[in-house]
Amino acid sequence: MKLTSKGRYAVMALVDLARFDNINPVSLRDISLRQGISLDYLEQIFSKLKKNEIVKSIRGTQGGYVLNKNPNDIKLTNIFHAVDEKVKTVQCKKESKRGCNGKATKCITHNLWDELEIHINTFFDNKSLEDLIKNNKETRV
Amino acid sequence: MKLTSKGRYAVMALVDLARFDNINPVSLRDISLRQGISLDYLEQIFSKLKKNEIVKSIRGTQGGYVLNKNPNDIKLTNIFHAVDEKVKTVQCKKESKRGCNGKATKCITHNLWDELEIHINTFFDNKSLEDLIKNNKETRV
DNA sequence: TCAAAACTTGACCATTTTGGTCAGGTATGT
DNA sequence: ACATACCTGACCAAAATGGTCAAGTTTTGA
Repeated sequence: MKLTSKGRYAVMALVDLARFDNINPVSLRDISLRQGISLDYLEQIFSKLKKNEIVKSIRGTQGGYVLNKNPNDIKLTNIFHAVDEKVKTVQCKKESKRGCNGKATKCITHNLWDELEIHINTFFDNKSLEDLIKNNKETRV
Repeated sequence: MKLTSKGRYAVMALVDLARFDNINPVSLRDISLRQGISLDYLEQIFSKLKKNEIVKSIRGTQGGYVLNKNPNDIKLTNIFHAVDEKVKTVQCKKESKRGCNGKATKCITHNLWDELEIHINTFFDNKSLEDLIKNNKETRV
């Protein structure tokens, strides 16, 4: 059970972005240098963030990326969803409340995995980019 | 972020085992049939569960596996730990509170990942095999 | 006693996912 | 026109996943 680096990088990059956002567009090159993430890889990630309307792009010299929403309205859920970082505990479909592994009954631990998924997603739903920026400012000293 | 089938199977098998345990040792063959898990794979899993003293083995005809502890003392944490299903959110070492990616400072989202790990592990620490058996009995009707 | 049931061990392997790189673009400000 | 920065998609190596296969050893019941 681990977080992929795509999800982790996306959050790191957005926190970085949010800190400089209000002045100018932030170029991926800068984020790449500051966070130590490959520029090529960042481009893949931001392409998805853009499709999901989390950021806007500004082309040309002095261009870069800008947040497309209030940091308070960007939850971890949104970010992870954008880069296909999803929480998966079961293979059996949720909808089919019966018949998990081709069997007639629900698998005996089905409820458990559902609970777990909800538990994790709750965390993601409640945490916003705003929270992270605040927290970061405090810790920076 | 997903649960591996090794962890899932381990829990499923143990719940199954716990339900028949008090009468006789339960053979992997039976569990395999009931839960639809490959016998060979189950053997790998139970070998680890045994090393971690979660189950005991009884060889020979009519042999099988038996719980080695009270179901209430077997937490999900123990099971997952036994089969190497660990929660991993960061690569940077926890101990090195500074210098995450070869940088001088902690990575800006370090605290977040720590929080997340704790959040998930809390769930695992609190859930025991006993809870799952109860839950299962209730749902069976 | 001997065969069958069941545990034991470890090598092996195909497929998928991960975590990127590389090579080209295209748009735009100066 | 040129540098900067976004944009797109192909490609790839390595690791993890989810097993299978083979060859035992131990114990019991007939």
